[in-house]
Amino acid sequence: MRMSEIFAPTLREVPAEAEIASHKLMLRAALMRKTMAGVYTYLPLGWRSIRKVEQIVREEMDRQCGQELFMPALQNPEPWQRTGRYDDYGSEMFKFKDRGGREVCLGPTHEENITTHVADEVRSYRQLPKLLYQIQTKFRDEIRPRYGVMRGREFIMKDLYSFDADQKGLDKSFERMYEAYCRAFTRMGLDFLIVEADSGAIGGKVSKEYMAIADIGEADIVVCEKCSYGANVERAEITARPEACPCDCPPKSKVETPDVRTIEQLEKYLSVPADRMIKTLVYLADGEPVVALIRGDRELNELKLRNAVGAKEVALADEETILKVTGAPVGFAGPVGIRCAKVLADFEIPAVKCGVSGANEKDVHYKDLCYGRDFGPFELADLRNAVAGDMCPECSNPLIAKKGIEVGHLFKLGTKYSVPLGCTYLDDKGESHPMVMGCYGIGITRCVAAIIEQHSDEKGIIWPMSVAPYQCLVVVVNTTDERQSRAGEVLYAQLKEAGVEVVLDDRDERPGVKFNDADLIGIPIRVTIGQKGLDKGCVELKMRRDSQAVLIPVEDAAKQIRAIVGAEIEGLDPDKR
RNA sequence: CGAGGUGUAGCGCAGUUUGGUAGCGCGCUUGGUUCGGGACCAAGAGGCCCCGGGUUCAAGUCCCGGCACCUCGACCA
Repeated sequence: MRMSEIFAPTLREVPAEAEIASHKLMLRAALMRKTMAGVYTYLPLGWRSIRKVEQIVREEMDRQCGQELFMPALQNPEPWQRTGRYDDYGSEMFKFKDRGGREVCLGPTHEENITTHVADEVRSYRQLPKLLYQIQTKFRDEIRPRYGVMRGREFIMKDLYSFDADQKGLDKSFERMYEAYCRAFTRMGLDFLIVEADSGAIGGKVSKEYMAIADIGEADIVVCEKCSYGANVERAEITARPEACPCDCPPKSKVETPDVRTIEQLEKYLSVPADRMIKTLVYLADGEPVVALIRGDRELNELKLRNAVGAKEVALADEETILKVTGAPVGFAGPVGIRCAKVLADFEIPAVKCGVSGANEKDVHYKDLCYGRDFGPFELADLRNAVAGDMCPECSNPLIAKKGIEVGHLFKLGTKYSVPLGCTYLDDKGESHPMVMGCYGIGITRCVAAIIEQHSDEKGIIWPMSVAPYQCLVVVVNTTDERQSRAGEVLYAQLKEAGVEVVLDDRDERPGVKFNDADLIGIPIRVTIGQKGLDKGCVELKMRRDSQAVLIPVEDAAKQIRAIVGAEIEGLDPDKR
């Protein structure tokens, strides 16, 4: 490809809409353009990288005996209704009517579709396991699309579904995907961690997330540096059970706190640190009020609360409910004399010494509260998000906090879909059983953004060789110079002949323009052909990630470049490292 | 959906307070001079000022109503 011909409109200035590095660079380096909020057109350079990421994923799926197929984006709502997800997925699913007035929807994921087919076609344990996957466009009507392709409403995903006869089979399929994902992300050049996760709307029990480490990541995770434990903060189990306060505090007393409602205000007003406060939160769990007590400096985890009370949905209660339960306006709730059938306290609450909380009375708080003496006992549970410093549940080492971009997710689904959709098989005794399923996703377009987050500098992208849109860029410094121009054409032809993916910058532009575009687009190998080098019979070779160039003889250039490309790709290959 | 903000040339923005000929920088076109890190000179092209109503002699600017986009909160690959 020639730069004079390619459709790659790079931008000098940063588009106002972009916030994070990958979004800015994907626009500036002409990888994509926005069509609507969360919807993008991929331009030739961007599409080439996306296809390379896809291909790596495809190869790793195939290696684990995955079979590629292709499902429709346009879906029949009927199986969704049977699994109950037509409502559960809610407004995140694009739904509309066809001309005949029939409801149709766009697939945000494909468990229903694939399970329906497997149910129809697979009958015997002899046909299991089956690992079926596709790389396809997904649609999710996100509440707030953000960060370019990081959270889009239309995006490309690889989704694989495993069908096994039993739990043991599922465990094996899961292991295969675990391996495949490690290999795929390594080959793309991603620095990632594997963490325990919650399975959310997809369902199932065991779930692991692959997190590309990045400061702009939307997921908070905690990891152990001693063992390999890592978890999403909402999932991380907190094992510490601090000793109860010995109750040698002075008797509880009321203090006037006019208009002091928040933890921060209270900290200032009473000069009491937040870890001595008892935050009292009123929730509605499937419509029923529930009170949760956690330490003032902690974050309540709604997921843990939901699991602890066994509810399908929990949400902060409205003011009216709060008034009914506490007898006071918002901001003065406390555990003493609370009028609620269900009260849960975090495991840390009994240990709070001389606690402070609302008195269920406007403008009044209690101080010197002790669990057991002044309130409770209540049901104790793990209700808060993990933070740095919490103990590792595996090895009791203190955890550290990181941020990650979720690029992949593995789920053990069990029979959540096979039962309602009648996806069963006959075992060797002729007995019928539901298949045991797993599902495994990789956000392809999100991977591209994550790669750029991890591989870029102020000037632009620094593509890993395996996913770069092209492998080598030949820059002719001055195209009006016949000698340079000819040398460029010759090397360009030789590189193509050698099987290197090459771009020739043959534009009649100032050298600075070409070098800046080269840095922005980030092709890993840059060869500069200019007077300085040619006078010595050489061209300059510079890796995008390095600051220094080296001179190599013109006649060796193609061979050497070919070798570098091979070595770079091998360097990312888990088999070869 | 709640809170805040922005819509003016391909991109980045000024102009809106106080209504009166549509502006700047970059990019683009043509000619010339240049050519190792975003050149210079000259001449150009390019606007439903987000949309719809209203007020006014006159609206980018004021009023009403929409829409789109961005940022902050709950969801997710």
